[in-house]
Amino acid sequence: MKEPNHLRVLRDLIDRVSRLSAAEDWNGPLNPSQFAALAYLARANRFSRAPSHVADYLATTRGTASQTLKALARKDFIAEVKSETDKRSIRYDVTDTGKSLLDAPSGVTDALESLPRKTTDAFESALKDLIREILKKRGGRTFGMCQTCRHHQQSDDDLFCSLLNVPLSASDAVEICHEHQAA
Amino acid sequence: MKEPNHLRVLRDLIDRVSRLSAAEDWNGPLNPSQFAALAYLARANRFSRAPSHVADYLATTRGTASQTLKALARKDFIAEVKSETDKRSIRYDVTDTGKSLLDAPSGVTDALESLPRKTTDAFESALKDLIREILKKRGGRTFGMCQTCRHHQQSDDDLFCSLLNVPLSASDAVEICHEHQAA
DNA sequence: TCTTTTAGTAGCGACTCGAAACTATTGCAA
DNA sequence: TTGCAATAGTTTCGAGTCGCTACTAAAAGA
Repeated sequence: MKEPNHLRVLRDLIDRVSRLSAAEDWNGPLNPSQFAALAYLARANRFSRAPSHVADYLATTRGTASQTLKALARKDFIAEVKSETDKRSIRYDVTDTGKSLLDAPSGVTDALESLPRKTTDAFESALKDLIREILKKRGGRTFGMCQTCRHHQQSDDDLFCSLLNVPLSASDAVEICHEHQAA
Repeated sequence: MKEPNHLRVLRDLIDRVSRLSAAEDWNGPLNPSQFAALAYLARANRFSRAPSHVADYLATTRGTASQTLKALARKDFIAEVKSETDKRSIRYDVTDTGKSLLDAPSGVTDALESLPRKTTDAFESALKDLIREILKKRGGRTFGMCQTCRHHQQSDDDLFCSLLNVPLSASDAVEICHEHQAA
């Protein structure tokens, strides 16, 4: 008997937080799924904003992600951009209207704000550790920033991705990338 | 401009963990909602296992909770117990079959297991802090254990709840109570 | 006693989600 | 080069969740 109690309680707490969060007033016209997709797109770099990437990040299917993104596009919170190199693929950019939704405080961020910085820092690092472990076990992608990626190269002031063979802007490099692999 | 970035990232991480968790193989025949309800019932004392308590804990409505519980009862993971004192109310007890489902390891507990105890402890305390803040803002109940409740009284070896005016067993006192109020 | 409140349920509609089928495009290989 | 397989995205369908409203029964209060 391995004393699973502590871990079970922890799992329940995680679940409860997400339920409380979902029960909060939604951010205006968005439901939790749409909000999560929008928040991801806002933090993802230009190589990582296709439906399949969203599906991968949110641990859902391409079909479901497609529906969610279409709904967001219909409301003009994101804009569809067709790829020129690969005519199958599509990228979604967050519009200014979409960005403004993300700025609005939510019940969760309000609550987080009243916690000491020490707690939120520990919280963040624990969450990242847990996510890494889960992804390791299910073989998912890590979705990190270029800075910590093994394909990231820097010479002088020029940034470069050796996997996609493209130069990166400074803003590219601090966004989430689908191809990320820890160094 | 208050630097909301840190908190937004944190909110996204919380959301992502719960999505990854929901995408894991469900625990056998249960979907996430049913599993959450079952897990709550297993940790709640006998005064806190009614549909309305479940609804309150999971931040949903009585109607939705009622459906979820009926589904669990249909599969014999919980058993309905009618109250004798109040003929309107019902209590659900977790059956042995139900308990065995909770013992099965999940993707999340597996991942948690490979984290150091220090991390999981910090995690747990951060989650509790956050939940307390959210509940404070929305005026919800805290659902704590009798040990930390202002209505809990102890004389010699006898435990007593001064709100419900009933004696408590040792196991009652370490379970979650709907009436909990911090001392 | 009459009214109000509370506990639980049922039915409805909106919506999410996953699975599977489908189209279009690309890549690979004989 | 031609043909097959893999990939990107979408669509459709069915199961299920969820909130809302209306409802019944029981309890509480005036």
